[in-house]
Amino acid sequence: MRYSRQREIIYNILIETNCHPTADWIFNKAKKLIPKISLGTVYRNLSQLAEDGLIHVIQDGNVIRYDGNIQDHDHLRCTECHTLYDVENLTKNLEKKVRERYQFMVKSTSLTLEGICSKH
Amino acid sequence: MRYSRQREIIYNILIETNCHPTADWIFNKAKKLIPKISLGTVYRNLSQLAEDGLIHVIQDGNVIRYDGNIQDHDHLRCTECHTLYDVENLTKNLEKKVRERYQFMVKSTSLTLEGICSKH
DNA sequence: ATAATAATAGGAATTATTACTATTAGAGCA
DNA sequence: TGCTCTAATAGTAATAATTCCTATTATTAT
Repeated sequence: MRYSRQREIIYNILIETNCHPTADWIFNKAKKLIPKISLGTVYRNLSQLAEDGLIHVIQDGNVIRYDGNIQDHDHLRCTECHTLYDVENLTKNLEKKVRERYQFMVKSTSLTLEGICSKH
Repeated sequence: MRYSRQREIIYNILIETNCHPTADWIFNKAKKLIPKISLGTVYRNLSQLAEDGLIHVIQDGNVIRYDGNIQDHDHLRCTECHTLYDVENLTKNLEKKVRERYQFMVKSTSLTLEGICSKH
């Protein structure tokens, strides 16, 4: 993977925000720095960065979001206000249990629990 | 919610299969029984059934699948063969922990862990 | 049977994502 | 510093998934 200014900017946008943006949000942000950047470039680079483990992909309902924080942590999604909260890694024991019981190697430790947050 | 033959057939298709079909798969299956059924009808009814808790919605990568089994259970998704395995409910302790620590009421107990299954 | 209206069929519109291709720009080397 | 190779890009078209719209149909209560 050869360096590109576009990829660097996409990556920086992602690690500098604590919201969990969609590809389109990142695209609009990137356009302010590279006005001619194309949406395909954003998608391609997000896929590459995710494949290399530099960022995470998270499911938010039926929306795909990206996360520049690759420290072990999980997410709580409030179905009322659609906020996505970062929480500590809740899955340490799960991984062990799943590995022993189902011979399944958990690769992605990031989980999203749906429910209702304290504000609702 | 008033009875409709379409909804009944969609629901029956879902509880009679143990694969975790997409809306389109259900649509094609339903067409054999109601040739003129429309895709919009399938989507509308799946949403209604899910809202009423009669079926579950599961995320499989960036694909949405439906599950007629509403007994507590979770899923393992193999990123190699894309099989979605049913496993026991792994989240009992998580729910309690999350409720106490974050004042978050977990509503959906169905989780999908990504990784590699014993065949790969 | 009739009336009221929820649900449908069919198709258009929208949204998210991927694919295609000519052009541009990193990176190694002369 | 300039040249060459080719990965990456811009711009656009294509595809896929889902939602929206509206005239018609079908269910339910009376």
